[in-house]
Amino acid sequence: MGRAPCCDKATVKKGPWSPEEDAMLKNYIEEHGTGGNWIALPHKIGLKRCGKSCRLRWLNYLRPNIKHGDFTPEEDSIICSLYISIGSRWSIIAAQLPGRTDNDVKNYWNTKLKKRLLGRRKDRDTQHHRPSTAAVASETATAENMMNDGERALSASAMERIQLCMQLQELQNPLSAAIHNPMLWPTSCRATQSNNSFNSNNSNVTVAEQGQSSSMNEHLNAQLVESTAMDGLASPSSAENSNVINIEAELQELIYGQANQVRAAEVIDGGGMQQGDMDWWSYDQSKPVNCWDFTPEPNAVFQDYASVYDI
DNA sequence: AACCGTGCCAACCGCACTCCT
DNA sequence: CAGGAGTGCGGTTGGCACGGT
Repeated sequence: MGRAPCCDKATVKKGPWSPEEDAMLKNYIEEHGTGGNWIALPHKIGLKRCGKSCRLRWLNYLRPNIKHGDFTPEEDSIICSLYISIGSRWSIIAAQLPGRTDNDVKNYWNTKLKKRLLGRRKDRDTQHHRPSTAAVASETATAENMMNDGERALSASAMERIQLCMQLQELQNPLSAAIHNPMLWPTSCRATQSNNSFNSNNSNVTVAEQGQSSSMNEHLNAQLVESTAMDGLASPSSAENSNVINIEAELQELIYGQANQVRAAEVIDGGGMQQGDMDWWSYDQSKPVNCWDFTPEPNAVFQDYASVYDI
């Protein structure tokens, strides 16, 4: 037995909003507010619209300070970074982009960013230009045996590795794994965390939660090692670091067309943070644009995210 | 000029969650 | 505690615009 519909679908109007409807809704909300009840709102105004439709129209279009139009490179970076960290939680991602709505971000990802990613991957594969690391080469060689020419190697692509990471996150804990596991953060955040200690800045994180996250990290990393080993990747001894770092480097190349394997190799070999860690999403290596730097606090993004979920 | 394919985005749908009684 | 009502969210769809043939 399904739940009752929120409104009478036979009487409500659907489809695009007219300027008159927009004006009625905007004027009423600006004057009276939503009243905490979207279902009743259209009846009060005299709109033949579903309450949910009114809410959506207000949030996505009529609300003040809504920003439409092209996304900036900084916004691109934030979207990509957060997508890697937390997946398709568009409302959370949009919350980090002032004036942007979840619908906007979602559409932008689906129509532009994702294609840019896959497009570059395809272009690069067509040119037989492959990452130089042995791990990725080994991985793609395995995958290519199973793929046709057009879609080849996608199972081994950064996209799917991201998916793997996210699936593992969700297995463990859909929210806190991404927050507490620095392995899943952009390197710039890991650098920030190492300096500022994300957990220590967040008084809401309990000792029990920290302990949980620690064991969770071990379990998650173990699964990463196991999964990468099954997938024919590099040896487990380096998988924990190199896997994530390679994803980052590959994504940068995929999105912006700038290979960064040298830096990844340096980090792997050196085993520590390098200067390049701070700009893995930047457009121009000579003019780094760190996606986390434009916020007043470098880790404010995750603090905001944590606060939303009362972590 | 007409048709077709593609991209884009606003809006819808339905599920899951929260709140309230 | 249970159940209903309202809300939030992410996935999907419909339709318009535009470019190519």
